[in-house]
Amino acid sequence: MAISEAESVVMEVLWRAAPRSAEEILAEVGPAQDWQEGTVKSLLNRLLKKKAVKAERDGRRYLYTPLLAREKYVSQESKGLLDRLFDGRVAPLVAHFSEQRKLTKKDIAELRKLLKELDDEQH
Amino acid sequence: MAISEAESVVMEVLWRAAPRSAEEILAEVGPAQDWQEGTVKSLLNRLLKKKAVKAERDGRRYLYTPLLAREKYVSQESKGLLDRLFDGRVAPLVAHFSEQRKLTKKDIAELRKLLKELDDEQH
DNA sequence: CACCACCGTTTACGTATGTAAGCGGACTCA
DNA sequence: TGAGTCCGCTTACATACGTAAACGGTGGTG
Repeated sequence: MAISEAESVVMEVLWRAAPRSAEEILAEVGPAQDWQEGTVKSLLNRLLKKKAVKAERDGRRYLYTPLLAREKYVSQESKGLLDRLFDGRVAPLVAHFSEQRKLTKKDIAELRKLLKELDDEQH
Repeated sequence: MAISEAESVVMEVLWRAAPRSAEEILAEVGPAQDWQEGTVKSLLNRLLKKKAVKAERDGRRYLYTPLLAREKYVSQESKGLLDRLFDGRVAPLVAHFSEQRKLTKKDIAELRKLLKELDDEQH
């Protein structure tokens, strides 16, 4: 089953640092999301069911650790978008942003560098 | 409200050609999705409520036309993904695909061309 | 004019999601 | 040892979504 939007917020916290307790997660995410404790706990339980995180006992509480790697999640999501909207290819997506004038100087510089590296690798 | 996955399939049909009747939409999408007629009708009604399409009478039936431009939808979806996963910037996304070896020759060639064009524009 | 076919609208229903309150067991402190 | 506290687990509830059946009006046909 897919990781939902709200669940992914919890995952992001765990990807930044793990293991973490529910309380720590709430502390990090609560202010921005305005969530109650019960909300975080529910999300953690759903993530457990989905095997996206594991829990290990630490005294009276649990510490949660991601089982799903961020890298993998990012790949799935990105591929999904690309397939749905850009015929599965990267260039049209970049072209789209370019047309929308959404490429920053920094983006352009980094893309140049990236292509150069790919070029160097070639030989 | 957001356009759902199933709804976007109907939108894609209408973006390819519009206006179209429910029947025509079903004909184009039914085989691939294995949907019944009622399903397409529900999706169209939800899209109407969301103001993503409009309907105009054509004799005893309606013809549906997108109100939401594909360009705009694509922008929203892409920006959403970028913001959620790549800190809102394009280069890291491309880098991700590069690391995953998901850039095709064609992608690379097109990216090169794109950058060159941006460069030319500059002067 | 009565009936059927066609097409949109209404209703349905199970699951997912966002958001959380309530329950119950274990640990602690008086 | 009885009461309070902390924490996970269970339950709740409204909305969204996927999927579709049932209903109802309108125009054509015999």
